[in-house]
Amino acid sequence: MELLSESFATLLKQGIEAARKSGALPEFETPEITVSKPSRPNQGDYATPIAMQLAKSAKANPRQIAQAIAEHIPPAPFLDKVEVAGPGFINFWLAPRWVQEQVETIISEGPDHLGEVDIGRGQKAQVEFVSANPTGPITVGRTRGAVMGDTLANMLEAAGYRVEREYYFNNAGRQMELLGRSLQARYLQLLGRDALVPEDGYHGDYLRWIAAALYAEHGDSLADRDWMYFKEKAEAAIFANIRHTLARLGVYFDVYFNEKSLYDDNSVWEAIEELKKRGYAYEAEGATWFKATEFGLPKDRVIVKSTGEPTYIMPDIAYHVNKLKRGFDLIVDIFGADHQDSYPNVLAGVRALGYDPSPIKVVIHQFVTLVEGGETRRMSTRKGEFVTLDELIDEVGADAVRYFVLARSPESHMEFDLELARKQTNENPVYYIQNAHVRCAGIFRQAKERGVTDDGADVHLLSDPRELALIRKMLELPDVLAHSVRRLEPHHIAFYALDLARMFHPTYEEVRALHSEVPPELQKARLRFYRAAKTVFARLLGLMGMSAPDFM
RNA sequence: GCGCCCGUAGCUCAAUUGGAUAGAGCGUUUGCUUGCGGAGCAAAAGGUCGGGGGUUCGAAUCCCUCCGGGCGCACCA
Repeated sequence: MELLSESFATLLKQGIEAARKSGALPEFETPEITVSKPSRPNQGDYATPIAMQLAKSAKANPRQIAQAIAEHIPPAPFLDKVEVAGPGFINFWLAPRWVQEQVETIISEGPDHLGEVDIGRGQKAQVEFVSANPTGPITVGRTRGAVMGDTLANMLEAAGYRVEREYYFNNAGRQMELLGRSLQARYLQLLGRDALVPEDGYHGDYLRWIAAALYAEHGDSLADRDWMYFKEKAEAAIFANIRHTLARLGVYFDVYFNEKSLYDDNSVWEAIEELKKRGYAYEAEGATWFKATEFGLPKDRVIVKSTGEPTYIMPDIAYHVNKLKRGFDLIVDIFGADHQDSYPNVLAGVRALGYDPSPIKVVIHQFVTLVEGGETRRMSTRKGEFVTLDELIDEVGADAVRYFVLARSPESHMEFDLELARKQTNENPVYYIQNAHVRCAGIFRQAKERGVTDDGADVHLLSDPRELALIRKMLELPDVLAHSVRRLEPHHIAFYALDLARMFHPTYEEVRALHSEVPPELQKARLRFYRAAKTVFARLLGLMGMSAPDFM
């Protein structure tokens, strides 16, 4: 498919150049040309405000500039007409014949590759997300990062990047010791011993299950094992659980990166030494500090505690240097709002070490609130409340979890409506979109029974305005992908899919393919059209990591 | 107190990052349809874009200020 906004931008560049050569326009600096979809149908299929932006530097009135450009736009197969409107907008209309023919393009690209755009040009990209330490089951708080990260990775792949999905974790340190001691206590309790879970340890039921499993397998033979043993057992069981939960959402990783390896290969200490050598670290109050203020940040940070241990920020810096050294052209970090203050320090640290942090892009998302029947459900550990992602999936299903979380811009403080997510009606956008795919599949089941096929269909027979409008909407897919990838905002595709479904269902109701009054040739053409629609819905659902059912 | 994010229709949210008359769904109201490709179709009402000021051809979007909410502000990760 064609990236239409870019095709129009190219046309405009050529138009401006031609207008200059002919003397219709003076010389001036050309800004970046933006082409967008106007909100009203009488304003064309695509439009640009470029003439207004040029008005100052070209020292002319925007309508005259627009007129001059419009007259010099070269012809193109997809272009029907050009018009100057309003204060100086240039509006474009797509050629109907070309639009009809795109049905074939869509079908030939197929549901796995449709709409691919080559923005990445084969560059290496990494998306790091979830990255929860193995101290307990994944909570709903991580849902957003999991879905956003995975979908963004899908979209980057569609945009021509070679993508790696990475999970960063730490299985060392005080929290993990507490975890080990907590499990040890649960195990000893099963033996009837008088053991207590540490006050600041982990009190969740999941450690009881793990302890019970250990007891079932080993009886009381582990009574003399130390906390390290239990830590390893807890970690293994919890990680298995986390992977299982994420797999239910269709989320998988290529690399699990252990923070500990940054100590093993000494890169944390090397980074600290390097900061000192470069004059960005100093000793004070018994600790070592990083001069974050030199990089415009509000205050300096401790990087080595008075106990001699590095703080968490140091391995984070070393980790990002490690990522840069691995040669990624684009490094995406997906963080929750609780990290919004720490990442600038990490980026400053990377810069202080002499690396260019510009490939690193940080996406911060706000938190999710679960809402049921107008009431907020608190995410406490109290019995009967949702806390884990597993429970949320049990409750509403993986597709609904993915769609609901995806259908919000990252910066919104989203509310997850459990009641709506459970509904199996068109009120629920998940079913509304999937139902579009189901209905397309249904048409082909029906066609098969009647012995009708779309072989040799002539798409030029498609003339219903609703059909043509829907095809034009389908043609936006590459632009939606490009826009989402450039801004690292996966939510646009969720809204696009819903918009498309809203156009689809009325068309499906009104524009019948297999009705007895529809001439056979037109039946073929319409079947072809519905095949294209099915392809687009399958592609969108696939990018969002959702299933594309044939039945519901 | 300081920093980051948010505030758009009754509710949940968009708005291609400074463009044309701010858009959807749900809910409400009104018709149609409910004999066949399950959960349908059409229309209407609903807005001081939190308040105020500024920047310019043009602001929901940028700047200042006030109000309200979220998250952070550790020698915890």
